[in-house]
Amino acid sequence: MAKNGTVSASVIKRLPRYYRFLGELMRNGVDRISSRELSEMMKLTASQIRQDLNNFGGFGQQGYGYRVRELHSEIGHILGVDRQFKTILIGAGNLGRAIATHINFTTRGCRLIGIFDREPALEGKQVGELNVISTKKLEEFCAKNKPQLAVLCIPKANTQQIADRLVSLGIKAFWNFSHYDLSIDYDNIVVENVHLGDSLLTLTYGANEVIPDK
Amino acid sequence: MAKNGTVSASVIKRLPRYYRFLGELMRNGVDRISSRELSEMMKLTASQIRQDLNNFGGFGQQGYGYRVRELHSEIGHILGVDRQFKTILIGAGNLGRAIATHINFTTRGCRLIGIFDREPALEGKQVGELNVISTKKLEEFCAKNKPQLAVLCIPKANTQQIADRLVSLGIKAFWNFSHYDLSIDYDNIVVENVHLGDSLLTLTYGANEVIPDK
DNA sequence: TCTACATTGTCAAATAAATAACAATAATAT
DNA sequence: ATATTATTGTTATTTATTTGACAATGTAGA
Repeated sequence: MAKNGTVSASVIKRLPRYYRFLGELMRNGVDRISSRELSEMMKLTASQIRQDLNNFGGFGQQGYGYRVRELHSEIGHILGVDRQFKTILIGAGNLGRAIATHINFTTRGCRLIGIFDREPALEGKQVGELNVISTKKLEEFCAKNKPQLAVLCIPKANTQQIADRLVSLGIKAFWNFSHYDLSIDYDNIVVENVHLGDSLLTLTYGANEVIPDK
Repeated sequence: MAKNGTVSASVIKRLPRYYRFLGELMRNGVDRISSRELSEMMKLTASQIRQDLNNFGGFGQQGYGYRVRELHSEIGHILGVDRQFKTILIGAGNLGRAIATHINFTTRGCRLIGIFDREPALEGKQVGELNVISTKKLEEFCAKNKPQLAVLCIPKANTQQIADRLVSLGIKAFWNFSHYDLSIDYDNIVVENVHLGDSLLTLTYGANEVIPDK
């Protein structure tokens, strides 16, 4: 779909936000929008919006703007929301259970089909609409259900090991919440590291700047 | 501490990661490290590391490298980990409870001193070492305890309203997990938006690239 | 139908970020 | 002591990203 083949990461990181704002506009019954209007809502420049979108094709019309519904759908397609990747979650602790129940996977191109934990006490426990399965059964489960994406909510010590095991079981994409920089040396595997601790520290830096030390 | 006064956001975003790697080295008993060695561990260039650090001062020694313990401590100080900002969390749902129990606030310059929810059924319920308080008591609590930082784990519809209210109660920094782009029009207030949904969509984009559509 | 206007897509310019290069300098070995 | 090596801090260069400008083009009103 992209004109040349590679679109810079800076652009990709902005796509979900465009998608979100367009969805909101759609729900509010807005039919069309210009790059200028959208730029004011999103607090960025109209030029950037037009240039970002034109990485993927000319979705607008001169003198008119963009059709909200159409643009939303195009960006959704670019992001892959219609793929419904089969997804498993490893680690049913506090964070894992919260992610499983709090995130709407379906609207983001993913379908959560299994939750795993190595702790026997958690086995069978219900989390959302699923029941926790022992990590011992990962091989069996993956052979049967062929999940493609894994969410990691496990302690850092186990992360690389579990990730390597999951790669061998066919997982191609990782959403990693563990306190560890997952690096995958295989090709064609993608990783999105979410470092909540780093995010908090960034805020602490900001707070340290604006709040005078007494 | 910064040489001129403003350090670019790109640099700031990398500081927590430096801090994390240096902490790990320290715990492993490593005394000194060169920018080249660190760059290999962190998968970035030695040049970038030196340039990043020199925004804040010359922490290294020519022909020797950096003293791990000293550099860790310097970066920690820059980030503000020794400030211990008083922090409250709003929204004791799945995500709020997970954040409260899963994140080590103390090691990141924050001290969680209150958890709030508007739902009467949750009032008094224990989360970690704290008990949930009704949001009706926010004014009283803030007047007494003077929190400076707030974590928002609430539905998007309420976010702007609660944030405005908290600003009027003296909150200076927000860690926002709600599905809403919090924008604060007051000066000297900092916001760190964590959009887990956007993060997942970014991964979906990556997965869509590497996993062939059947 | 014609005219005035709005707005895109794209090219050019400006700004920001990352990388490379290297002189200065301290550590270490001889 | 002296020479050699390692490594920083910093300046220069390159690359990437953002912003600005404007011709091309379609819309909408008279």
